[in-house]
Amino acid sequence: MRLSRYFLPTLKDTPREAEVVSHRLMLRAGMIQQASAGIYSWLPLGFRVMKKIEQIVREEQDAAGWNEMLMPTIQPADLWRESGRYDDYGKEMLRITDRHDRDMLYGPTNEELITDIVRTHVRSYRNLPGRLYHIQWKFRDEVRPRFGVMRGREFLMKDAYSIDLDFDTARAAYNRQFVAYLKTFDRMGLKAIPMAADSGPIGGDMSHEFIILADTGESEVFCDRDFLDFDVGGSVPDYEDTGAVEGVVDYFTKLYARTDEKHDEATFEAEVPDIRRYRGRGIEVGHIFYFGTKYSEPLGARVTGPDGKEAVVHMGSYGIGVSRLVAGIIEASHDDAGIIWPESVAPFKIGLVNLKVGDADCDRVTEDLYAKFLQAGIEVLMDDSAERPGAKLAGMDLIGLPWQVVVGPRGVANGVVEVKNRKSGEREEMAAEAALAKLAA
RNA sequence: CGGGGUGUAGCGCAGCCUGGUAGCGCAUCUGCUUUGGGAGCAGAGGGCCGGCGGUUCGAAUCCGUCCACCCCGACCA
Repeated sequence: MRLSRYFLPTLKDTPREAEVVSHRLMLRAGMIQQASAGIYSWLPLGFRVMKKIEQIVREEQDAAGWNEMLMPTIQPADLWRESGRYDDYGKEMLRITDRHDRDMLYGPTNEELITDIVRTHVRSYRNLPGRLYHIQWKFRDEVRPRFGVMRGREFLMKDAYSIDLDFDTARAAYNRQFVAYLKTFDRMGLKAIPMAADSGPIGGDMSHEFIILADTGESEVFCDRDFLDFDVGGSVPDYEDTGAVEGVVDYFTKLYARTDEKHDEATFEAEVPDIRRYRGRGIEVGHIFYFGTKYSEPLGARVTGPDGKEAVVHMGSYGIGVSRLVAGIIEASHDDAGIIWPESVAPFKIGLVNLKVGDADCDRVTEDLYAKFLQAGIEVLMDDSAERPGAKLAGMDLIGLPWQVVVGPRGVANGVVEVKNRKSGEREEMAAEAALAKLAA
């Protein structure tokens, strides 16, 4: 992509309303624009990142055996009356009336809809287990939206649902999602710690929040320091091996890690040695839980079992805040100059900077590299603007692409370009061909 | 939902107390000079001073009211 043809309105100053670093950087890097409190337009750069995150989530859900689908944003109120949540949900739910004066709502979540689908089409245990997910916009009319897209009213969320005949298979589904989450966040370069969370009226130990540690986080968290440098790496087993999957879950849940609502100081001190006790704040990026028959019972989602008797299905739901992750990743990965994207979610892999547009040699070398990167299938953003060198370099640091290839008259005269790693700050001069070989690999 | 605060050019702000021709920096446009870390000089464009009502000869400024947004707390993916 040529910067001259790319809509990237970066700012030197920080808009006043932005308090936390991810919000500031997203505004400065031209990723989002606020439309209203907690509601944002996603500009091209921000949209690209969100799509990358969404795709990783999608791939891992598919790998874990879930089927992607899409449910609507606008839902009929009647379904929510059936589950009893229409009155319970309160003002957080955005209620709408259509032209026929029917009560509708902009969905804050999708349990009712999925349960409706299940009760319509799933009549026999032979149709189970059900493994469905979608990635869709939700709306919760938060009293006080804040921190940019971190706590918006409108947000993009992946929510998956499991439908099973009994508790054991439901637990297996839960475990698979648990492992899929470990892998998903790991691919984004995040350390997301699974923490025991409040499971609501169902009880039990089948509810975990995945938390990335950050001072700006909204949840107070307590965990064993051993979690701070755990490595998911090789611990993802074959999903079909139920025992191995359970083993991974056991491994990651045996150490103490709880959010404040489940935290128990006495247990914490008893189980975790003094020096390993970590107290801090975190951002919730995922939440999985088993809720049994909470919705299937009132909505009448039943199947005929192998014994010929009807049974109410067991369900679980598994959420990931996709739009929130964009901000979460920035909170976890930035410096004074700007964002530092992990390569897996970076909007472009390379920022190719022509320091002196109009200089025949610089133009030639830059254009040649640009064409070759494209040919190699590399995502590259070429700064072909007439800005000054300082402005270009500062702009590149701000938007945080993993690699910068800088073509300037000084280097070109010596037959070299500069390759800079955004994260380490390391710069290396090499021939253009060498840069191509290094980065197109 | 309680408490606090802010609305003036695209962005950041001054002016308001003490009413009298709407300003500064950045950005934008033109020209020249510059070209390896957010350039310099010269010029130009850009405003219903959040909305409505009031006081006054006269309101960005004083009064009332509504709206929007932000911050702190309580609540949430």
